[in-house]
Amino acid sequence: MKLSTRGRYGLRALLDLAIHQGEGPVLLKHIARRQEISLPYLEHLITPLIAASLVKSRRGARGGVLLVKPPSEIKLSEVLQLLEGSVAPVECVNNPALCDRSAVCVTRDVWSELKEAMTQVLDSTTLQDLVERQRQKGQTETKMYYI
Amino acid sequence: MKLSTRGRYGLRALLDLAIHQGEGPVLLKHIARRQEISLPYLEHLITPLIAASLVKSRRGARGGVLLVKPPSEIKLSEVLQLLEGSVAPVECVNNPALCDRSAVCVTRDVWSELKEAMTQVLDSTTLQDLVERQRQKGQTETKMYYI
DNA sequence: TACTAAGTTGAGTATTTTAGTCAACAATAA
DNA sequence: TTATTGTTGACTAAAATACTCAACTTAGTA
Repeated sequence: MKLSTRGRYGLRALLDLAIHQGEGPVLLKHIARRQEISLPYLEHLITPLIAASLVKSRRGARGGVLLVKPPSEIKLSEVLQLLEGSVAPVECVNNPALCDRSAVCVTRDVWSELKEAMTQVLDSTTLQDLVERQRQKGQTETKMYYI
Repeated sequence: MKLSTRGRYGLRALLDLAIHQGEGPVLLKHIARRQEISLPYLEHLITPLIAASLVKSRRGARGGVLLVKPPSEIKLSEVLQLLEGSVAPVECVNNPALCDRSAVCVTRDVWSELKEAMTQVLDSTTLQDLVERQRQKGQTETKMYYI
């Protein structure tokens, strides 16, 4: 039941972007450095977010990446779906046809409840919430990253 | 964020055991057949449950495995902990020292909330709950397995 | 028009995890 | 004492993960 680095790094990268985007396009290189993620790998992580129009990119000089929507309209459920796929602990929760037992399987019901519980958390938190929490929490630390 | 077969098969096996244990020790072979799990693999799955004294085993003729406690005293959180380890989506939730960022990392707070949400579901459901749901749900199907 | 600073894409790969199998062994009841 | 059952550990094939590398495209800038 562990998250892969895709979800972990990806959300950190997006939060970093949200924090810094007042200054215009943000360089992947800078996100990579601040978040300690290798640049080539970050490029791959950002791809599905661009494909889903959550982020847009500008190439060339003074380029970088930008959020398409304000952070307050970006739910974590959306982000995690793009980066990790469904949070369902087992695929049969999303697609009962995958297993003959689905109709009578009570363990499947448990996995379904787990998914619901997680979805509720992720649906009710936006990137903006994280930005605010970050500001409250790590004032000095965040300042340092700005320099 | 997927559960491995350890958690999925293991819980199914334990539920099967709970359903059938009125008849005395249950053969791993039978659980394996009913739940469509290979016997050698099931043997490995049952090991941590025996080590934790959730299940006891008897060798030799008329042997098999038995639950040590009544199903109503076995919380799913306990079972999953043994089979899969912590449900925390990231290890730093359990052990902040693993990452320098823990103190100021707000994504970590999110993972922590996810863990809480899951734990609440798993703490409030017992094996007995599953047995009852199974009885209600799949009367005919369960009967067939008895034959 | 170069030139350079970005992001894009796809191929390739080392490492780790998963999901098992196999075989020798140990205990116990008949 | 023998058949039955669980125990243990070594081993392995396959898949997923977490990257790296390199060639390419696009868009500003001199």
